[in-house]
Amino acid sequence: MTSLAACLNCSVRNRSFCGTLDAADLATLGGLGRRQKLSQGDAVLWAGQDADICGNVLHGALELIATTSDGRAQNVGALYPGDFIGHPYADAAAFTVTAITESEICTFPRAPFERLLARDAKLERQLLVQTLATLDATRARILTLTRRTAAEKVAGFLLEIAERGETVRSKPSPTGPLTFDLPLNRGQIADVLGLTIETVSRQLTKLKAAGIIALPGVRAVTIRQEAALKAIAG
Amino acid sequence: MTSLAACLNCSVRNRSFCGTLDAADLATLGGLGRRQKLSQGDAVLWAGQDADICGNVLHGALELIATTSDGRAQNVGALYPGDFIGHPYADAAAFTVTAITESEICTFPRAPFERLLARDAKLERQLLVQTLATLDATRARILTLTRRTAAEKVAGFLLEIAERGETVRSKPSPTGPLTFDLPLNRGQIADVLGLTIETVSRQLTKLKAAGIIALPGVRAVTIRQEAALKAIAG
DNA sequence: CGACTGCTTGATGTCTCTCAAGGCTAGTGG
DNA sequence: CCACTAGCCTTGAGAGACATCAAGCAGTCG
Repeated sequence: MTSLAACLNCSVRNRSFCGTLDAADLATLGGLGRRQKLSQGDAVLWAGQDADICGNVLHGALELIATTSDGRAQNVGALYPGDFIGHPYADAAAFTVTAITESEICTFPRAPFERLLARDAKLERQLLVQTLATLDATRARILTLTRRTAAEKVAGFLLEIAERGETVRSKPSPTGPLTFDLPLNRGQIADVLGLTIETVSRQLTKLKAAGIIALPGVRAVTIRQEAALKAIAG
Repeated sequence: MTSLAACLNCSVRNRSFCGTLDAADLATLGGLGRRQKLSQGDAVLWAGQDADICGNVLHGALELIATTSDGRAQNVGALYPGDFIGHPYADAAAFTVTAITESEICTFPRAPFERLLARDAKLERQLLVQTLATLDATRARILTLTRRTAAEKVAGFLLEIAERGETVRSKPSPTGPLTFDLPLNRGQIADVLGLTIETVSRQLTKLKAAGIIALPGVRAVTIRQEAALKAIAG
């Protein structure tokens, strides 16, 4: 159970569909919510199984995984703080949802959440608005995945993580080199970008050799020439 | 202006978000709707410009086009009968929407449509349900585009068009060979599948050589071995 | 008939995957 | 403190799939 105070102070309040609710509505929703910590690898929903919860990502990152008929698993999207988890009005989840990193989420049991949506048009409206935005973002991702080379994908990925700024280690000056940790290992990056581990590794090595980035640790990245990286990302 | 009778007899009534409305609600919505025929290449919305209309595809096919920073255009999705066009609550359209084939759509001016959504919770609910379904389908498309070979893509595309059954020419018996016309030319197919024209052509030739399909005309396709085609599609 | 458009086919190149081996790092236990 | 192991990462060689470049073919329309 999440208290009203917890909702009001929620870190994703201004990014999530619950952000525009007034205190009364928020209290109702908060009454359903349950905060839950996830370790890396923990699953929240399973493709094909009953999608019994909905929720919000508070911090960390989760991924959507589709499984092909021949058993291969493939990442089809990532969920970051403020993103909505689950599928109201659907009996079965379309994708498996797993924590990529340690994460915290706020979940609602699906049935009462649907009843609340039915009663509260404003909430449903916000969820619609957010879903439409997610749809646009997903379509934009198709552009990235189909017509970009490995170099473009990796460069774009580094910029994306850098901009999110959740794992920044140092940024000596506004124009100075930015150092941060990658929240994903090579295999996970490969999965997100639709590449193989080896190709990701080679592209990073190439960027390092060109002096555009430095790799002070396995997970750490320093962007030395942001303009060059942006040029490669396209 | 669309009459209530026209709405009740609408070919996509059971597939679109307006399908569950009762006569009264349908009359209100119909009062806003305007049927519109499109020739191939006609645009309905332009990326970055004011998204002043919403609507439904009645028949034909439209495509969503994203434009990269360097000016290349890329298909990021297709819209078929029953699919929703546009983006309520957004000022600008994220993608350009263009007719791939001759099409007919039913459009609503965005502002009054939004007011109607706000008044009619049932309508908004249906739009949310449909948008969530589209989001799932779009994510599934990511799987297709990233981890499938050209052969899998083309085979899957043929099955998809065949199942839609809009351009069926003949189907002598439930198990007999199905012949239909492709609604898209080779270039458009290539764009949708993230391939080149040549690769699409080669894959079709290969399927024909294997006896799995026949190509009685440039646009016509006969599926001779559906099971084999499904096996290739995966 | 000639030009045009869309499709097919061939030759070649390149990017990324696959397979394989080895290196680095952290943690474990002697 | 030093082997030892396991997991992750890097690097190399080779293969395969698809793109690119380049003709050539088949309808169609003036």
